[in-house]
Amino acid sequence: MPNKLTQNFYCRHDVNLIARELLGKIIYTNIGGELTAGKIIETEAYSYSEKACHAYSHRHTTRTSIMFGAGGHAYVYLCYGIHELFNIVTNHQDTPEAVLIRAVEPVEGWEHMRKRRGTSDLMLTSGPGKLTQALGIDRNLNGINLWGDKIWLEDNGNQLKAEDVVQTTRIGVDYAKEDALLPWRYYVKGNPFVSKK
DNA sequence: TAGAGGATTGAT
DNA sequence: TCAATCCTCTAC
Repeated sequence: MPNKLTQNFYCRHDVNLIARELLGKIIYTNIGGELTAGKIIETEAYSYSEKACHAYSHRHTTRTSIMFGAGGHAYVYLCYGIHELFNIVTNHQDTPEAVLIRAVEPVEGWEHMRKRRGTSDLMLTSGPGKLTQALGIDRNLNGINLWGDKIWLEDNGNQLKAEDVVQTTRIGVDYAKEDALLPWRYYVKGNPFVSKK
């Protein structure tokens, strides 16, 4: 039986553990009456403790305020003026951490995804900006909880083997200097939807 | 209030 | 390799 993740899953302290455990989970969106779903196959962890994070050193701004709330909410922001990126806030209130969803594998609603992406390319969800477009996620959903009926996650019960998970450095965070070397990116080995550098 | 730059993507 | 594109943050 599908098992919707509850807020407890997201409110734990170890953002890297959550980023690792999110691999294999299914994201569902029901937006505009269109149901779509994708299996998470690539994530990155971000924490107030390192410079790549928008909320580094508890930097509290209008944009980062959602990260200061409790875990289990969506943090959606505009990147490069073009792409909406989807993060899952983790940990407890006033401890700003989040997991960036970088890639999913389509599970349901393939036609809706293709229509939203406006392409016949099969690689509809192989990057953080692509998957939000395919799943219909945009900044209107910033702050929404992840246990409602618009966006939610399910555990399909399949366990990912340790040897199928790759841990490596994050992409596009050179501005973070030495913190760019942290191995806080996780992906499913051999999955064709893993984003490329 | 101006200026710089970005957790990306796709075309050249 | 490079442009697109606009919002956020910082400094003045």
